[in-house]
Amino acid sequence: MVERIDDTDLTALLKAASDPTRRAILTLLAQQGAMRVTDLARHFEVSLNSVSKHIKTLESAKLVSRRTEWREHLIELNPDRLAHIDTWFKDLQSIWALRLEKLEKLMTKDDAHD
Amino acid sequence: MVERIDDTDLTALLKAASDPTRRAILTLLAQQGAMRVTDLARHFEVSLNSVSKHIKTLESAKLVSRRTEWREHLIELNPDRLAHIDTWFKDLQSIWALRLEKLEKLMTKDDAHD
DNA sequence: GCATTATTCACCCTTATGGTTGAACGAATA
DNA sequence: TATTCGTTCAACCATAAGGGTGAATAATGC
Repeated sequence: MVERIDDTDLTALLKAASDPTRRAILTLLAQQGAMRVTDLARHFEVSLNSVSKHIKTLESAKLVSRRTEWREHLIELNPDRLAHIDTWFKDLQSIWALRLEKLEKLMTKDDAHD
Repeated sequence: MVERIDDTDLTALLKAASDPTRRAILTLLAQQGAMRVTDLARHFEVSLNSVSKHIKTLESAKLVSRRTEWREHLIELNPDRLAHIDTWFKDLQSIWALRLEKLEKLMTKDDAHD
């Protein structure tokens, strides 16, 4: 069986990022900094409740964090968390590169029987 | 409304990458190069059919491609497609960086009324 | 033609997901 | 205290998603 490590975190991260509305929220937060739920919701056609749910998803993936000031919930981006996605991507790329390297070595000695 | 460009492609890409089994398939392909559906399925506990479905998802996200030789379907990774995810991530990061830059400028002239 | 191999297709089931509406709650304010 | 504001909670609905089994298809080998 393939190494099914602790990738539940990465799964949550990618799942959260896979919804267009949620990505738009992340973009808004990146552009404007911390925003209230209501202000975020104003930018979308979906209901406030729907946006609230999306924020909860982003929150449990730790892509955003919430700072409750008085009755206002300030949502802000956790830019460092995005790097985790990048790490996965880079790991996969290096695995790929490594294989190509090995393959090349085999080619040079013309011993390439699979 | 936020710029909801043509991100259906990115959505498919991230959705495809958000499943652990599919990510494991991608890792296997990166490690071993092109593999048959059956050989891929051997690495997982889920049924062959389930793996076949996952491959179809990866295929429609263009993360893998299929080369049918005789009755065998060789699945291989499309490493360039992974770069799209990285592009999204980098874009978001630069938006973030840009905002911080602007913010810093504002701070220097102490004119920061939101 | 029949069996075998490799893979998909067609269903079915269960759970997750994204959306809605309406009630509830907590805090400020009149 | 009643009202308004900001937000979540609780149902509910429709659809998608992941998983399974069994039949179908396609190609090879006897």
